[in-house]
Amino acid sequence: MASISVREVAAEAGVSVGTVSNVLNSPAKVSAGTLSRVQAAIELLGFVRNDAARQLRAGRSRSIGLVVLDVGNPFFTDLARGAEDRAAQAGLTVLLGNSDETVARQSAYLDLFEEQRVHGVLITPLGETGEQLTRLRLRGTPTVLVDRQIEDRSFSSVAVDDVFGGHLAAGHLIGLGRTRLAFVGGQHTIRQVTDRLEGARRAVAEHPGVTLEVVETASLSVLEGRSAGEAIRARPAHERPDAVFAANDLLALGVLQAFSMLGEVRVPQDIALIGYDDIAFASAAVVPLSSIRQPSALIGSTAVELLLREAEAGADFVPEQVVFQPELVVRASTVS
Amino acid sequence: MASISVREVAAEAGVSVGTVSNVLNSPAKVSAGTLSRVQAAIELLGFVRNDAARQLRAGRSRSIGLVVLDVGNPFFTDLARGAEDRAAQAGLTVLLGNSDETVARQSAYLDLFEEQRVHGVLITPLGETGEQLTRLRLRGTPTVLVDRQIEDRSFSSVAVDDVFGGHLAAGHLIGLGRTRLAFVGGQHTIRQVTDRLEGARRAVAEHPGVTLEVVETASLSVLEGRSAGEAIRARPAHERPDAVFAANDLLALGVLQAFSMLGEVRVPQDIALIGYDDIAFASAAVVPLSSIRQPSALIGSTAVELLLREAEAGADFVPEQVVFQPELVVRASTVS
DNA sequence: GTGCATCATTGAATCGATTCACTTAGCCGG
DNA sequence: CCGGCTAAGTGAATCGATTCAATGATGCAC
Repeated sequence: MASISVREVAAEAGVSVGTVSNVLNSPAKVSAGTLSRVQAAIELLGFVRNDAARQLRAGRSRSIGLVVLDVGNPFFTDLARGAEDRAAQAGLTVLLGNSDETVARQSAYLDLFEEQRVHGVLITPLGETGEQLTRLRLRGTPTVLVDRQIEDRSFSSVAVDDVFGGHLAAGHLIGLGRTRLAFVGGQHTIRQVTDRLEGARRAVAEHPGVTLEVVETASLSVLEGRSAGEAIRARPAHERPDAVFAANDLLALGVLQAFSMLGEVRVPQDIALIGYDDIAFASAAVVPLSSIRQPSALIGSTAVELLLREAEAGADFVPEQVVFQPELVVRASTVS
Repeated sequence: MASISVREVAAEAGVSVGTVSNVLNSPAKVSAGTLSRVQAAIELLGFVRNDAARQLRAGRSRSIGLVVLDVGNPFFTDLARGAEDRAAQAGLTVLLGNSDETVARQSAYLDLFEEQRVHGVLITPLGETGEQLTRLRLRGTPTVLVDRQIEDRSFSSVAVDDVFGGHLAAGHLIGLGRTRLAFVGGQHTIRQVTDRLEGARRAVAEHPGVTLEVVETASLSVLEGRSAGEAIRARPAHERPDAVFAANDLLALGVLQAFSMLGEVRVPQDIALIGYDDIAFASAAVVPLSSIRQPSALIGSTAVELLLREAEAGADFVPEQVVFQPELVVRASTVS
């Protein structure tokens, strides 16, 4: 089955390849008769444009690369959807990559995207990846950091004030009269985690007599949350914290599963619990989960917006930082 | 910023472009000295392979297209992950497309993938899309149907026996002594929905005196489930069903939210509830949800497996149908 | 009828990596 | 010392869509 190119279409329609190309890209330049003859030929032969050839000529692909920490987390799929919708308006596609909270995978995706000559890269960066990202941008790929406040102002970024969010969560727990807080979360290479913890630390510091312990987890998944919850449940009752702030909702749901499984720990009576992200499943949990809400889809669409602006501006572009404020959502897991 | 191609690298290293290509693709053919000289030049100039040029020459891309009904549904992200892992082993990437239960979007993704000359397409098809898929395959793109049993045996497919699953769910409810069943689900263009309903119908038919009503929804989301649940709750108590089978877990969680919000309907005492897919959040629900489990990741990896086989076999390939059996997972939403 | 502008169309050159028929160098056995 | 062999490297041709300077055709004004 010989593949069909513009050449075959041109021959069939009795025109030149240039005209076929015009039919595809600027039909206005072509006379009505020729247009329909060429379209008929395309239909007849089943011609399908070869995107590789197109991109080669154009020098850039019509896609945006998006690297997130975990596609299993609804927060990121919501964010991705926001990005997709905005990208679609500009005629662009979003390629979704999952770093799985792993530097190696993140790096592999960045390499892949660069080989594809993507229009730009949106990334929820892990650790201090500054170097690779800087190189990427130097070579001409616009790059926007997502869900991450960055000290280095040379990148555009869209973020939520996670320190504020952490403060909000811990402040809420303290306001309820809780004094022995635990923060469940992990991988201090993930900035979101350390910022949320930092916010909690500040809230605790403002209230003498309130303590904060940290329960480390290996990742931000339901399973890890369950382990952490089980570890807490296994302690004698008086050594348990009276409030838990989980670094995200997946962890919080895991903790909740561990607590409610044997009915030994009651939420919120024995331990109040709050998560972060306010994913759709949080409100449907065993005990509806209090959480810190972030505008996930808006973050995604804004990131694309900044990316397009950077791509347009070219050399003389000025990075922009957009910061959203999170809000507290109170449900049954903290107040009875 | 002039872009760096193999030509520049070749000049810098003092070799021919052919040799640079060999360094990239079959280093064994190149002597040690030349190898390191070329690698140094690549490093120095910051050369990055242009994937478009590569693909153009190769005629195929190194990606697989995957079109799912809803990326927001954890079942599909699990499936996608299974596919990605298997694809990575073969050096392929997975491009994830979200049809959003819409024929137009599905069609757009298929066109896009065909223009990209993907290695193959995995799809959870909507409606009777036979024609477009047949054309796609005729033009040489291997295609595997996912999560869909197909009567037409000309396609390879990986599926779960949804009729059996539906029977399992309804049978379970009937076995508990429930007699007024309701099926919540919608868009009869989605085969999974009609199959699950068909299974439920059969189970009901086997038990005289048991009735089954159908509550139509516009999609398979938590929000739609909530509306359906509210509609049921709004009825006088004696006109409500005593058991609900939701077409998937998202719907079931929505129904559960509606039921438990005012505390008017108790699950499972007043109405037993069962979902489908057994997503991770099902076990963490207000009332842990009974469900029908499908091996999501395995479905994804198997689909890639079949795809690779089809790609390898070429013209004389024989389509294969793999069918997995779902299993019943009983939790508190059906038994107290 | 000539000059000029407009519109439609042409086709060779281009993007960059890969391929493959071909050259060159080095080595070995007889 | 020669024929035959392998290993290393070469560079023009190729993939297919797009672009753009050049050509042809048509109409209009004077």
